[in-house]
Amino acid sequence: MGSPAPLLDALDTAGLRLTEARRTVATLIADRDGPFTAADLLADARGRGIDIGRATVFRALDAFSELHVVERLDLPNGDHAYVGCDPAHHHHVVCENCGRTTEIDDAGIRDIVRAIERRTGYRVDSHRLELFGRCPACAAAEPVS
Amino acid sequence: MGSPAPLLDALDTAGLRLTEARRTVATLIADRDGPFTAADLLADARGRGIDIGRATVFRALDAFSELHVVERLDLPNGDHAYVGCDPAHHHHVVCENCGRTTEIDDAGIRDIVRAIERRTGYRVDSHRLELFGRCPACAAAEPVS
DNA sequence: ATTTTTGCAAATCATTTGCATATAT
DNA sequence: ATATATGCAAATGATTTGCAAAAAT
Repeated sequence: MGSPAPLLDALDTAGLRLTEARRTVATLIADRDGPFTAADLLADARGRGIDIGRATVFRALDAFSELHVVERLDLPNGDHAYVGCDPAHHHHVVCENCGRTTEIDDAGIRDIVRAIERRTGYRVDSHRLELFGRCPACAAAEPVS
Repeated sequence: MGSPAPLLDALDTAGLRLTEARRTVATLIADRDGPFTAADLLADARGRGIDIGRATVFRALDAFSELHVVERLDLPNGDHAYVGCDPAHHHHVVCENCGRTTEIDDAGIRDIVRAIERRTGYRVDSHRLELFGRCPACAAAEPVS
């Protein structure tokens, strides 16, 4: 349902070629909602009768990741997944029940990172914050805690 | 150099058996400093002339992870690694140069998580924060940024 | 005694690679 | 034209599995 345009724009801006395969992957990603795996996209493609190479999907995912329009998540169970995302936002809350994903803004993390640098003496170049739980709908559906 | 005792205690407390293999893995972990992979431990073992099965190492690592005395990290390059850690602490700063690891306390993350819950409506059950950069020594060794 | 763990080797799974061909610029 | 990207099939590499034997309770 989403639009693949931001993904394609990112490619264009980066000087990468707008190939048919990449358009396809961008569309598949845009049509996804929660986190997905490379295998999911492959399956989606086949489901639509589109023929695309496995390696190509991985390569496209890599490209999009580097452009920060897709992020690679590590789920608590150890699985890897990707999510399409706004290049400015880098953190997500993932619903462990339905897979829904919501981007979160900096929310004060920047300050925390600074505090940690001060406290540990490390220079922090990058960080990764992932939150897992229940989205509002799923939380409501299972009253107890 | 570290002591395997906390690891073994955790097993004991959890009612898991204190086997020779698990003692070995605990010792190998205690003797490690930065993050390590399962393959590292295997190599360490062989280097000491200890014979232990690959699967056993993975199983021990799983057990320790579940007991929160070892944490599984996902490095920025996509690799997986483990680190021994205090069960109360769940975040690390990792030096991307020398591999050194430092545990960090809650540092206000709890508040941020709460703020995010309020803002998104999600109920957050768990989170993962990983920071990457340079430890003091490595940062000093490479003046530029 | 009984249950849990081990160790092996084979199986699985995701991801990557080499290379010739096709495509975007 | 020329550099880049694709697709395949094979290679890789980490992690898991089944199952009988071994060890811990």
